[in-house]
Amino acid sequence: MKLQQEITDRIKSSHHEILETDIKLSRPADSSHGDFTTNIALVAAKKLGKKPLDLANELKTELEGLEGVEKVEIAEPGFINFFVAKIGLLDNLSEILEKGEKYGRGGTLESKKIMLEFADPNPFKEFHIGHLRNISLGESFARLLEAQGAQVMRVNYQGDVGMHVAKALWGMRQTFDKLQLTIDQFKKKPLKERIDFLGKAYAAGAKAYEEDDPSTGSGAKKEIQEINLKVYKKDPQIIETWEEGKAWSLENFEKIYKRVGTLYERLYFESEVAERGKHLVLENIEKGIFERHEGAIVFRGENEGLHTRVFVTKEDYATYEAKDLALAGVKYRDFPYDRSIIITAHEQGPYFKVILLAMKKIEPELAEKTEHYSFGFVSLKDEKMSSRLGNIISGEWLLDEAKKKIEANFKEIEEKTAEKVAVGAVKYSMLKVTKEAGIAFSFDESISLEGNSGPYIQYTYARTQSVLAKVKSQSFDKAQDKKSKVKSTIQNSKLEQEEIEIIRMLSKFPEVVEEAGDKFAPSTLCNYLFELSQKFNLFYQKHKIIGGDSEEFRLLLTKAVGQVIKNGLYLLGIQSPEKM
RNA sequence: GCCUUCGUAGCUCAACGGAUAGAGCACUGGUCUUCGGAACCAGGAAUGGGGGUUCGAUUCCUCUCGAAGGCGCCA
Repeated sequence: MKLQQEITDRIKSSHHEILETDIKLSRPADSSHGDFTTNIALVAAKKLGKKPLDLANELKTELEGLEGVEKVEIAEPGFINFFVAKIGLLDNLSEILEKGEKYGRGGTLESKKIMLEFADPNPFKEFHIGHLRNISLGESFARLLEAQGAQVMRVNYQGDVGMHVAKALWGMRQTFDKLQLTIDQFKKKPLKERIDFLGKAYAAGAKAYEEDDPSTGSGAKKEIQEINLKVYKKDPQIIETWEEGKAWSLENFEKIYKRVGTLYERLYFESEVAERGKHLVLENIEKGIFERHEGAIVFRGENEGLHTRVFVTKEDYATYEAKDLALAGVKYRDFPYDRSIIITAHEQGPYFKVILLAMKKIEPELAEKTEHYSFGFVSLKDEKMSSRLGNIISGEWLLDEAKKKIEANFKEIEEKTAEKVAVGAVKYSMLKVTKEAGIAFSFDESISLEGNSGPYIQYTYARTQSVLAKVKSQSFDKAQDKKSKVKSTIQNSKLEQEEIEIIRMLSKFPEVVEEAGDKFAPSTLCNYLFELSQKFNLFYQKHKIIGGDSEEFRLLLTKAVGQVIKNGLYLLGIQSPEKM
């Protein structure tokens, strides 16, 4: 980092004309192009009326003799490449070993308070693989932000009122009537059965609602709408069933959160912000922010390039939009944040644009702090996933199947480890692609145990630990206690190409972490860890660690690789088993 | 119809406007008297199509074809 600063400073001081131009120093993909590279000569050549190569050569003479730089090279058509001296690389290695689990953590978000809302499964509906992607992304993002020094409050906002709930309640009642059962009798059934029941009830309600023709049909639509209003009014006729169903769902969700390693500080519910949302809208009609139209209260987003949305229905209850508006204030009261981030699927993108525009007019200081990030849809490769059709893939099913696959392939594996690997495999599959991309999910292809997968990286970690364990209690352990010893061991080693590649890779880690946090891109970190693992495995294949002149150095290198993989996996929300 | 996003190898995905477009899976062939074979090595195969901007375009602009999502009483 320091070196990079020095290089840009030198360029600036030698050529004041290019001060205006942004000097970018980047990491070349190919290590034959050095440790750092800049295209400044290409960018600035025209402005200075020079040929790129000539300018590059001019700059090169200015840049000679920088401490820590072994050589500076010019490459066609005008790149300037910097090669860090061996001593610099080795300093990186001792830094990693010294910092340990703190390596990769920085302070650009020091003392910032960040509210992070993610997952948002709805009670009465299933926690499906889309939610699994959301919670994987959210947890990783939370950890990446924390690594930069932020204080993150993880929250979850759940739709416990609204039409989907009414549909489920309608379906539940049908079943109770048919089976002559009461809710009390149902309570005693195992959680899984109750959850399945809720899923089916919702599907039945949704189907009846959709297929009902108001003039000739069953009247289901009207019934469901009535149930919806009763829920808002906490009608005693429906409230017990509602409370039970909600509690079952939450119990189920809690199990999943625990399994994937997310601990929420606060669960928000739509029912607690509905009233406030409605008032917020009503208060702002006079100011002209909302208007009445055909009995409903709408916001005219179309006046500013967006689209119009209904905030309060003609039945006089708050829609999702009004509730979301109210939620911002409630969140701020609970945790006065610097930033408030909401993570949802892409389909909510246009919706949030409208909400944020409305919020900007009502509570501009909150709107300014609010950011919405979205990710691509998780669909099934071969068929369409739909809760109405009842063919959605539940998050828990996926975790269970992954675990079964692991236990079948590796018979002697411990149950606890299988669980860690299963969660790692599933999460990694959700994190390794850019969040923008949709995932066409297929169990066999997506939940991979080899190649670019969570288990491959976990395996590499276990491998490093296994090697280190072999030499425990020998000279290596004692050597670690003496920093000077480490340093001299490192500096006196001659380096193989594979070792240099690994050290270069290791020294990039803090930058990768920072970038992944800034851009909300855990996939960048996934790719990094995969590449690091590949490099280590190649090294492992070609060179013997234990025995030979380089033993101590190679053990230190192995230890550093293990440390970085562990730190990286942690930031993805994935555990690193010592053995597997 | 209008708006947004996306089209890269047989499949699933990478690539701050940068150097020879990278991986994984699948397929073919190879590595093991070695510390963990969930490993390693080698091989074939791709930027939907047409224009434009740029020293340089998968990336930016434009047209076209195709896909997904959104568009006043769902969340």
